Amino acid sequence: MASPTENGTKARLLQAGRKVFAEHGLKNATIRDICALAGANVASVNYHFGGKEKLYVTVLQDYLERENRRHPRDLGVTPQSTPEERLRAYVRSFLLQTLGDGDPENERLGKLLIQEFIEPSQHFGEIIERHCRPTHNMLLDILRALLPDADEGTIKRCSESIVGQCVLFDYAKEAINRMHPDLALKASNIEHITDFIMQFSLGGIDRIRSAKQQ
Amino acid sequence: MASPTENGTKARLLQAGRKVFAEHGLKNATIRDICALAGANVASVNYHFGGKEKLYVTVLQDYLERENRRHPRDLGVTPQSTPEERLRAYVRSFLLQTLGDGDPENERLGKLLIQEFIEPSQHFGEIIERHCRPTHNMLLDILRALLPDADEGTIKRCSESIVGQCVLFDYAKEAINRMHPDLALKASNIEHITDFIMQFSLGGIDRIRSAKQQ
DNA sequence: ATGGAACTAAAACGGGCGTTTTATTTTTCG
DNA sequence: CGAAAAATAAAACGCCCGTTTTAGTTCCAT
Repeated sequence: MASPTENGTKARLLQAGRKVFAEHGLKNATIRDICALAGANVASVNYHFGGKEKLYVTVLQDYLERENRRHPRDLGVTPQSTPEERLRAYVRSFLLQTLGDGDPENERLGKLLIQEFIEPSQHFGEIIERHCRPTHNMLLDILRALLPDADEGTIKRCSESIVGQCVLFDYAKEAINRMHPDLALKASNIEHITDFIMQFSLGGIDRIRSAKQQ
Repeated sequence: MASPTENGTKARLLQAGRKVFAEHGLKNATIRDICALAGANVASVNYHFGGKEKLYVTVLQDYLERENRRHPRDLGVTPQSTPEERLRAYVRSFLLQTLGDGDPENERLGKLLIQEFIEPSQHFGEIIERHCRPTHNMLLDILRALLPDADEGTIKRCSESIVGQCVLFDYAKEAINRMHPDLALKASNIEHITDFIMQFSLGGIDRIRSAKQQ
């Protein structure tokens, strides 16, 4: 009977959906492409998932959960670690999730999330609350430890600066590849990039701290 | 006969194209919508522009040129200004272009550019070379002045950190609005945000400089 | 073995799309 | 003016899409 997530049509559809949605986005992907890739009938998506959009949101949520399991923001640290260590784990996790696992199928799946950010669907709210908000709160906690005397506005601004640096490698991946291919995020330089963002950010945070205190 | 860019069907189509493409993107926008908004026949886009995609790229290029004319990266500074002043003008221009001019029609037009970044069309290369590359080179020049002894790799990494901070307000506009609406980019706080990014970045650059020199 | 449920397959539906064709009106200019 | 050119309008074409329908198959408990 095979476990529900093994080789059945539904599992193959989900896998094909991952690939095709990642490649073409929600609107441009076609059920016919997905079914062809899955070796299934065009009606199967409706039968197993209830429609194209339902498959889409399933794929997206599944991707986010996997990614967070693979590269949690607090990998290798505890609440007792220094704020610097926790920040480094956070940045590193961000970049690792952006980089993907080398499988080109998953590599492009991040686009689905970007698409939601640019043109939110009706599921954006749930994604924010279930994924982004808790994750971002971890960063705010770290920054509160780094800037114990700062007001919340400053904390949030710092978090924006850090997230911005991380997110660029996802957002501008194609542009960086064309303009400065040596600067792109790769498995071989992810530690280097993490180090750089850490130095830059800690320098920025120090500057903010002294400006506030003076 | 009216100047070519006054009130003719072609001009109205371009204006309607701006609005509809901005609202729905290349694929989702329909020429029927565009023509209805322009008060023109469905065939008029093909007649005047040669097809939907041609109209799209016309709209996009036109938008970029306007935006760069309205908020050039070196507004109010000269090559003789201090690097800090030039960097501030650069960051401010970035944010002003992201913010738009208050006209909701133009405000959402930036999405077209973001879409190109996420899912490049065949015109992406031209956009990069004609718009992004020259603009980015200005930033690299500024950073070379700020870090005269740094290697090119460091210069580029710094530019990524700065661009990342600016781009976040475009990329994550919807998410920020939901999670921390007080932090969103608005006309009322654009100077404050510019100041913050400047301080954070100058702190980061200083840290990078001393790390390299030591 | 058999009846029913789960699943798969094939085909057609209904609608929206970009584009083309054809016809009509408006403009231009000798 | 009057004919050629430019511009608009109306209609139809042809394609692709998500979904539904209908029919057939497989599976499993009884």
